[in-house]
Amino acid sequence: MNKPKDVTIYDLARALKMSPSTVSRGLKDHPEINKNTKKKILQMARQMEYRSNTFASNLRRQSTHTIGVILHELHSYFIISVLAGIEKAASKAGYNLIIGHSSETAKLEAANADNLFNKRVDGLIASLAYDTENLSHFEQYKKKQIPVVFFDRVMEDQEGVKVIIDNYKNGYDATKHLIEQGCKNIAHITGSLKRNVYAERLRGYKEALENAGLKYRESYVLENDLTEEASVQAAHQVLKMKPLPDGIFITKDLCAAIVMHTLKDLGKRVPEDIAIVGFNNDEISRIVEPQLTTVNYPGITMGEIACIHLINHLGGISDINLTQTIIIKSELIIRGSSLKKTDALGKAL
Amino acid sequence: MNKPKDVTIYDLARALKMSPSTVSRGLKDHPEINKNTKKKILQMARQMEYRSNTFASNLRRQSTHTIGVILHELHSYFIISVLAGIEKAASKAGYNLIIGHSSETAKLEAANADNLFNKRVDGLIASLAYDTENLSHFEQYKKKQIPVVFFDRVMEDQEGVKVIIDNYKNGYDATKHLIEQGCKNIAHITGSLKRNVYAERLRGYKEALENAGLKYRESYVLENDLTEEASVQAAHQVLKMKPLPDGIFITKDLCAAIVMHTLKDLGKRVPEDIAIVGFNNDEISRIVEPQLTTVNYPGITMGEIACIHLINHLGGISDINLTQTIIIKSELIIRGSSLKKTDALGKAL
DNA sequence: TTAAAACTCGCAACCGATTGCGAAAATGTT
DNA sequence: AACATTTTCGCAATCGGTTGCGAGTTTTAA
Repeated sequence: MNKPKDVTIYDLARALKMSPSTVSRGLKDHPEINKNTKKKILQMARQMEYRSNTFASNLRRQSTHTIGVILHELHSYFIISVLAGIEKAASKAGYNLIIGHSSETAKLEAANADNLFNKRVDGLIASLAYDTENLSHFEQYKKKQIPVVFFDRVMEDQEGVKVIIDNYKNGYDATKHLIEQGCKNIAHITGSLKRNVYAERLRGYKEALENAGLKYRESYVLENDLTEEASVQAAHQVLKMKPLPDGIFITKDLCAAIVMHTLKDLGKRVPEDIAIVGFNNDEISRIVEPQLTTVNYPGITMGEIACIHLINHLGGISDINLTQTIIIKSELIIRGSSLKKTDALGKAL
Repeated sequence: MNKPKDVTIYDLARALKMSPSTVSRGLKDHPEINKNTKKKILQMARQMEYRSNTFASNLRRQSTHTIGVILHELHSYFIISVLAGIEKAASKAGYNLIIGHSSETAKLEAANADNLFNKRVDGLIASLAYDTENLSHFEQYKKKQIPVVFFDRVMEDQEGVKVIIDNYKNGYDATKHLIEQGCKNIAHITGSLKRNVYAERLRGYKEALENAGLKYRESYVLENDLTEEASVQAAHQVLKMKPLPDGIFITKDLCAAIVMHTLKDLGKRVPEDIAIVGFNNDEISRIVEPQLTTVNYPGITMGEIACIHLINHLGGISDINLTQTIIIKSELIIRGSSLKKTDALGKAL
């Protein structure tokens, strides 16, 4: 209960017979302090097991050197990669992170936004939840001029920096690939079309169909929440579609894996009867049989770039209002689940 | 750049013509303040958009009301569930969380421990990394009497509270189940035997074999880092074992899924030729074909219990030195990957 | 040798909330 | 009406670093 008291710069100052200000400057490598004095200070600090009190420092500096991160979920490989990228850039610049996740609900997202705001983060990096419809919980940040960078799940019409992939192009490419494999009736399973990522992919899907002279059917598009249950159900719905699809573009690997699994259970062959393309290049895409054709997101890069931009702005290097949207490269990875035309090699690259 | 200045209790005091101390007490429902005054204070606080400055408060109170969490990874369903449990218990008690993850390396684990220590967390919840060999980075906590609770990956011989599952029993049950399915040559693929969880499961595996009169062969036990690459390699190694195993107990679902996949690629049937039991009940166990028999860990419960114990101790309710080890219930879930003896139903429960 | 420039370092005032103690005000008791 | 209690609230010190400014010291230039 009676915790040993902490060593402060005053203790160091007393031990060194110097003033606290000199100690403070010495500890942070201030240019106005003599190298020898610095050395003495650092040594004594080590010896006395000094640790800086962040609160006193934050209080005085009115800045926390901390970046808040709000993620829409934690189960995806992609998101964890983004997080890794953010961490990399943040720790390199000496920033700390506080992570919150919304479990895909707008309510928790708002709670996290409030919480991080009260913790006085210097900036925020966020990806929107599944059902977020307005950004009012981010208003307080704007008011206090705390920069916010959105990534992946963004609101198109909102101002501020956004780091995204070209979802339109990916949707287009995925669909085009299926068409090239000979598919004539391509279904599409996707998440909430209120989210930019899904809406854009749908647009790509449509356009690819049209460009190939194929009819776009609304009944071929299933919008659900991409959970395990919804995926099983979606597979059953696909089988009821007329004409029966010979290809499906699904915007999440987990969902694609489950659909594929369910279709196989119900007697369909993948890719022979129905070809499948997923999205995200999650671990699971490499484990299912056949392996999933999917779209690879460079999560780490995305996280790094988002974080670096934020930090640059905090440091006054770049104005966050100038660069509006940053698009990260992404690509289609072709694997067995979509390859109807197996050539001599038997397998795709 | 010129951020609007924050409202402080001094501003409130001036506006209300009261003293800052009264405002401070009023805001936190101190009993010595008149109800009417409290009402006025709260109303003015809302009106002026006051938000408490955590740093000033922490600095003064010498306590952060924050719990640090160190996780060994973030990719597993189990870990995310534990985190959810911790969050639930923490937010209920008004505690905040700071999360760090070690990516399974002792080095990052130590860095996180230092970082959280410097952030002055009131307590710590941790699960050890793959290669952590000593707990010296937690020494500082003990010195300052900051309570630490370990879960899942713990060090058996260390003092302090530990929340774990009965790994011995699970290893025993998994192996016994394979034996009951008629397996005579059961291999075992597992992680670092320095980690309690893997060592205990191995002990269970051994004992189950012995109790069934089966020989324990060291050559049947593969110890690796359970990554994707190691898993593929392990599958090949299994096929070289003599006599060829007819069952494998694998301590991680992802690894089990990959091994199964690889074995099937190489012409083996699962479970007919080789039955497989995994561990963790990760999402993937339900998606692969056949579905994986696995051990279910109640992650949420584990997180909640760990957190509640820590908070109780912080509140002085329970002494953390009394209750040493808490064992959470876990269970074997039988699915297709191990069912050699399919009965009339064709499928297991 | 002397003046100017460059280094070093200390003083003291913050940052914003908390809290022990004492005083004033309100209420209760004979 | 005079005094004892209880309520209610303010004073002022405190938590531990940070930083503008000025003073003292040393080095460089003339």
